[in-house]
Amino acid sequence: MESQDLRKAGLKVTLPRLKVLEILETAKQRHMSAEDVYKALLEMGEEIGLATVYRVLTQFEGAGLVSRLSMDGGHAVFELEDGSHHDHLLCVRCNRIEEFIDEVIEQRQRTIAEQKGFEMTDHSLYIYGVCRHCQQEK
Amino acid sequence: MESQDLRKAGLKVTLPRLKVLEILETAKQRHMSAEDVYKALLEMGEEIGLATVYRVLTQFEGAGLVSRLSMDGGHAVFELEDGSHHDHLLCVRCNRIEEFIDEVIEQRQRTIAEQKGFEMTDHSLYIYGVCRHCQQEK
DNA sequence: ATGTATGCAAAACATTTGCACCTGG
DNA sequence: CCAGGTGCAAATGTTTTGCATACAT
Repeated sequence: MESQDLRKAGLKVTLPRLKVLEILETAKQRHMSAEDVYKALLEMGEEIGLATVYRVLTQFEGAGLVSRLSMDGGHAVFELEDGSHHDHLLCVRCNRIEEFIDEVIEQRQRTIAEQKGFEMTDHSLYIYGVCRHCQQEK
Repeated sequence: MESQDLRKAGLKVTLPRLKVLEILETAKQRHMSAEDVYKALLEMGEEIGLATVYRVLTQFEGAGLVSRLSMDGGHAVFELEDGSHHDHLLCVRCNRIEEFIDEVIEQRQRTIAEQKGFEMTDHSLYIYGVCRHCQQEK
């Protein structure tokens, strides 16, 4: 019963919000742009405006229900927040996104921030490359 | 004689390109957006269009003369390429940008890419935080 | 001369916002 | 009922592009 999640986040349980959540939970791809979510809603027969999708995703981010990844090229994709911090590997050919966790890197980052006198609030790490699958097709 | 750099890069030596290069080399701030460069040119009395600044910076990036950092919010800043790979620390208060090099992280990234079957082509790491300077002012 | 570069204005893009209307609690 | 949510269209901010003109070699 996901309405609970919304209520807990201080958000009214509205149809657009429930539907966006549903898309994120059931989509084949874990990482979706606002546009992706919007298209999925249309395919599902829901009449929800793109502006609303943006607003809802931004609210979800604020509520900690999803996290936003800023891809370069200035567009963002969202993923359901599952509590575990992780970083991303991106295939430059097929745009596949994989996730990884590495405690050594996490620790080094904290050390570096400290050395530089920074109070670390966040960090983002993307590794770009050609994934296994794409390496095979020439 | 920076005209050499341009020629080597296969770019004609034109006034806009020389001036942009000059700005990048003499500016107080190492990291500049296209808009920053454009404003600096105006202050210098040069009549160069913003579109040209974008084109020139993109060509410089292709030629390996500068590198582009994608800040979130979908805008980019450029820095002169000095050959040394480094990552960045960003102050979320004053937008100051500091650089660091960490061989441990570099190595871990290679290992992770390999484990995941990726042929790594690049990576980007940003640590966000509050810099020493900003921590003092409450 | 001639293939590139440039300037300008318009287009493109992802995202945000103003506002009148609708809706959940 | 009423604060908050939504849809639409228009605005935004950054970057790109089309095209006629100007320039480097």
